[in-house]
This record gives sequence, structure tokens and C-alpha cells, in this order.
Amino acid sequence: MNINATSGLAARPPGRPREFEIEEALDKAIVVFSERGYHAASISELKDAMGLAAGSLYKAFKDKKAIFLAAFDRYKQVRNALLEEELAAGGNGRDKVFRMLRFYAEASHGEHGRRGCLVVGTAIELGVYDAEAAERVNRSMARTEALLDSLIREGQTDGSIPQAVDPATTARLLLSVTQGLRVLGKTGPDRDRALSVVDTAMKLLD
Amino acid sequence: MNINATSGLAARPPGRPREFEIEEALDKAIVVFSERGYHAASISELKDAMGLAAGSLYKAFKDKKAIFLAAFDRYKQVRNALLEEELAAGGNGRDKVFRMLRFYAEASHGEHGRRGCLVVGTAIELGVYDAEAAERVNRSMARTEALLDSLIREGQTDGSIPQAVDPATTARLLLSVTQGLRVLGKTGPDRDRALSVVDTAMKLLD
DNA sequence: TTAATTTGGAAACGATCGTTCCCAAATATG
DNA sequence: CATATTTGGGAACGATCGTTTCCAAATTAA
Repeated sequence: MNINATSGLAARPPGRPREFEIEEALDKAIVVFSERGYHAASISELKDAMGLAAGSLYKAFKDKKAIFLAAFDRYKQVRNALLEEELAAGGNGRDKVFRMLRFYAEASHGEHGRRGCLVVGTAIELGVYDAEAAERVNRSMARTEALLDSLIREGQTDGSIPQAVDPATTARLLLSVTQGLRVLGKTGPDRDRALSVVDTAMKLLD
Repeated sequence: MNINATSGLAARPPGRPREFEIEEALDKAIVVFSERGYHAASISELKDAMGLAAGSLYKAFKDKKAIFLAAFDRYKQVRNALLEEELAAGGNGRDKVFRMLRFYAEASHGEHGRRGCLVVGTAIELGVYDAEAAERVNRSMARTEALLDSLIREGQTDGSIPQAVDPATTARLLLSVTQGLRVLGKTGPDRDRALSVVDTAMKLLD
């Protein structure tokens, strides 16, 4: 029996307490990894950005890849929460699809666009050589595709999207549009151009 | 007066002649850079793949970035030639757009898909921090977008694409579809799924 | 109080990075 | 022929990489 389990509060473990918040540090790491990519982001850059000494970093994480994977998971958690919030404000299925595409378009221009998407960056840089990274990328893509699929079906149920639209193939197309926007956003287009792509894509739901 | 200029043939320069073909070596470098990315591709890997000693490599190229940019330019030259060939076999404008999208879809699955696109990889990994790389990426993207635009207009002229289609915004959407397919192809989808995206995108030209 | 444990932070480690140097070989020029 | 020039190839360089080690500080448990 674990006497600590009687309390809902986690008992403070022995030893000197950590002086930084893991999630705050990961938020800084996300910026470095997104802008620079996995290989170009050095431990030196990471520790500076995260405000930690190398020793502290390696007590919190096994190695560089563990930092990266934790940052990836944190990134997905934050972005999923923001997307969920955006979708909750939506009306019918068609409106939710629009909001979702707009969500990606807004992340694909300006400073945010140049910072880049950690999922896309991971797919490009680590997708082939690292199984753990690839699995996370695939899970993320599959989730996005499934979400688009379900929103299209919701639109067909509420009448905002015609029955003639094929949910599966259309979801796959819209997924590739969102990933493509993220690529273009690294070097390129301004807000209006990103949003015009969304408007054009929505014609597939007419 | 340069007496050598009287001949159309390039006069062999003094010194020991190079024993390898630059373009053949670059074709090997393209594979390494595409699969691994710029930073993960080490000089050691590159020289092994290219079949050269480090010294020879640095006599042919100023530094690692010069190797990369030469490989990028070679990649674009080869891919553009293949695309041009594919388009020359096309019928009307609509068919040419289809062939162009299919050209990207075919490069976005299986071994070729996992190898990846050097333009997409460069945008992600170097787009923000290297001006020369960014300029090449932007030139490539702009060229592709302009080509799609012109093919759509061609289709409107020959009657295969409705006048209601807006060439500029549709070209931009199709560009982002092609870039997205390349991202998905790194970890994912099989041939049929890639081609189904193309079929769905073509509905925008109905 | 004492022992055990964990963190903070800096110094140090071996490995690998991109690059340069050096010398023998191969060619053009005089 | 000798000389200048360029390449091939490998050894060597300093810098930086990711990681480990070490010690003082902070905490829990006994």
C-alpha cells in the first residue's frame, strides 16, 4: 500500500526541488526547434533559450531527442487545445471546416509562419530516419485527417455540405493543403494570399 | 586576343584534369541532401556517396553550402526537364494541369516520396536563416505557381476549364497541394492515396 | 542532526563537424 | 627538357557537438 496515494496531491519527492517549470522550458524549446530544426538546434542554443545549464537540462531529459519529443508533444497539446477552442465557436459543419483551414492559414504567414510547424519540420527532417518521430508525425496527420473527415460528415448531416462530396478524399486533400500552407509560409506569402487559398479550397464543399 | 576563343570547343585548362563528372557527383549529393537534410548530411557522408576525397570536394566547391546550392540547382534542372516532358505529352490545358499534379503525386509516395523534395526540405530547414537558399526556394515556388496559372488560362482558352475559375487563386491552392503532398509523402501515403488527392483537386476545375 | 537524494551550474570529455594542408600525380606551357 | 598549375587523396586542424562529471545547495526521511 502506498500511503501517499491517499492524497490527491502529489507528494513532493525527496531531493532539491526543480527551480523551473518543465512546460515553460518546453515552450521555449518549441520556438528553437521550430525555427532551426532538430539538427541545427544545438544544446547550447536550447539551454540559453530555456534558461538552464546543460547539467540541469540532462537531469530533466535523457538526451537531445527526448527534449525534442517532449517539445513535440507539448506543441501538439497546445495547438490541439487552440484548434478545439476555434472549432467550438463554429456553427455548422461547413463553418467548422472553414475555421479549421483558417486556423492553419493564420499560422502560415508572418512571424508564426516563419517559425514553422513542428509537425511538418519533423516529417521532413526526422520522418525517414527516426521511428519515434515518424510515429508521432503519422499520428498527428491521421488525427487531422480524421477530424476533417468528421467535420465534413457533420456538414452533410446538418445540410451545410452537399452529399456529393466524398468525405474521405476531400479530407485528404484539405490535409495536404494545410501542410502545403505551412511549407509556403516558411519563406513566403502574406496573410491575404494564405487566406485566399482557404477560400478557394472551400469551393470543394459547394 | 585569346587565341583559344577561335574554337567553339572549350580549351582544356592547365593542370591535372578532373577525374569525375561534376553533374554525376551532384546527382549523388542530391540523394543525400534530400534524404538527410542539409545539416544532417555530413561532408563524410557526402564524399562517400559522391566517391570523392574531402580534398577533391573542396577543390570543386567552396564549402558545404556551395555543394548544397549546386545540388539544388541541378535538382531543379532535372525535375524541370522531366516536368516539361510530361507537359509536352498533354492535350488541352486541363489535361496539362492534371499531368502536372500527377507528376508531383508520383514523386510523393514510395521510395521517391521518402527521399523527399529538395525544395520543400530547403524551405523548411534553410528558408529562414539563409538568404541564398530562400531566394532559390521562392524562385522555384513562384515558377511553379506561374506555370499552374498559365496552364489554367490555357484551359480556359481551349474550353477545357470554365471561365468561372479564378486562375490566380486556384494556382496558389494547387501549389500548396503539391507542397503538401511532398510533406505527406515523407512518412506516409501510398500511391493510390496520393493520386486520389489529385483527382479531388481537379474538381476545382469543373 | 545526519544521511540520502535530487537539482543548479560550470568545467571537462571524447567524437565528429567542416575545412585546410601537404604531397604525389597529371596535364599545359615554354 | 623544366616549370607552372591543377587534381587526388589522406592526414591533420581548430571548433563545436552532445554528453558526463563534479561539487555546492536544497530538500525529505530517519
